Amino acid sequence: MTSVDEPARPNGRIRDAARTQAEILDVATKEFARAGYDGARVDEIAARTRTTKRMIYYYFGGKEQLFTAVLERAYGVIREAEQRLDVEHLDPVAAIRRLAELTFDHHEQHPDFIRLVSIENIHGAEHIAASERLGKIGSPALDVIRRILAAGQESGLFTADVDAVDLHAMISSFCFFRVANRHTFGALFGRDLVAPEQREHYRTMLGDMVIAYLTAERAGD
Amino acid sequence: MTSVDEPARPNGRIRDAARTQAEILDVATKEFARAGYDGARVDEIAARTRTTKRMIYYYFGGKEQLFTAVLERAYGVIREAEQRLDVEHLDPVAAIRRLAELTFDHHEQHPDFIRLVSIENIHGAEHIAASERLGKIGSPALDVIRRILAAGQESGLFTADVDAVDLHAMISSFCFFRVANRHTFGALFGRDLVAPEQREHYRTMLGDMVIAYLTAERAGD
DNA sequence: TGACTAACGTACTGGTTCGTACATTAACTT
DNA sequence: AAGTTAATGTACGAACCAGTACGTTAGTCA
Repeated sequence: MTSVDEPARPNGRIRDAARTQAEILDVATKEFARAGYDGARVDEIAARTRTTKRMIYYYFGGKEQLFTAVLERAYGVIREAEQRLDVEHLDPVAAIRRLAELTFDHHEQHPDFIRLVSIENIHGAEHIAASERLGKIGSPALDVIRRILAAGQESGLFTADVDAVDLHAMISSFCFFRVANRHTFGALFGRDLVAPEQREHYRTMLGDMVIAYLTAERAGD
Repeated sequence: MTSVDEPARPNGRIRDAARTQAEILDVATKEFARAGYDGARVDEIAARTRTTKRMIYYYFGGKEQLFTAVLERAYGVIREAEQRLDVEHLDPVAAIRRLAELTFDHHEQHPDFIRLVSIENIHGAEHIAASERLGKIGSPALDVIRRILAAGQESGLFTADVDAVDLHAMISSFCFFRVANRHTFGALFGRDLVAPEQREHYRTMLGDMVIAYLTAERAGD
């Protein structure tokens, strides 16, 4: 999330457009993730930066565009992470398991991103739709999955036709739910899905689930 | 969701506390689900009822308590549905599959409930925590799962120790994600997870996934 | 039938919050 | 060194919105 904290130049009053914008985005990300779109306060964001509210409107235009910019950067981070994916040297089963684990780790490490996605869904993904950058962002992970799946099916390890997008949805579901719904789930079932001591358990469970699905004898085939 | 639409008494001006309260809850559910907690407008809720804002404060106390009441009723509905669960006459494999399908159906049929849960999670489940009714609501479905799991394990159909809460999380994850994140997922991957023509596909996929997980030979056992 | 109370309506307020008009200064260009 | 523009700060306004003070009517019961 390209955090901004240069060692504080001698006199903090130096002008630096890029730094100011990045700092606004950092703070805005936290504020939107904390309180949702309507709950977030532009004044609060401004107060937590070294600049003023005026700058938010100067650089981003308004609250709505600021939120869009926050989303664009957040999605950019995961796309970068997906581009660093390096699992194709493994055999298909190990590769998918590793991919699931990396997805699991990424979700756990970026709860703010999860919250932003939840918030964006509450608003019907209207900001993504309005964003040119996000419209055709594509997913590097999807290509990776596609290739592993093809290899696994060719070698006979994986049973029949499983779609890459569907598998991605399956893996993401569990990772997302675990982080996004941990509060209500914890309150209702008395179990903290993100408790550190349960981490390995759920990480393994996800891998087992996905591999079991991919390698099971399907009735209809 | 116990909708209120009595055949409109002769003169609509008749006093009926229960009806007024139910109507407020109906409208509030939609408004909160539409716009989130902070995005929801008390004036808007009032305008869409046959009563006034005064009544919302008269009966519920405030916006916060109204949202809590909305959650309480929404969770009550799913608890009722879970109590009507009737799958234990089936063999364990069929019972779990049926349970997954019913969960799938219920999520699809109650998108507003899904949105409310998302919203409540954004706010750290603070309303559930503050609610006496919701604190110890329990889940009838959990008991059902527990019994099916025990039967399946005893008969050797299911491999070793799978926890009921974990299985519930696994099933819910997929159902929840599909509905809750359909907007961002659709925008980013160009696939509508809730498109009617894909419904059977995903319903089957969920069942296959859960059964595959439960019946797979686990490496470590 | 009169009194009492639960149920309801109107009109308003005080604070909040997004957004902007106006003023200013740092840095770069020539 | 002067001019130009990008970058920044201050102060304010107008709309919005949760919540309430005050007044009224319907139904109930003695």
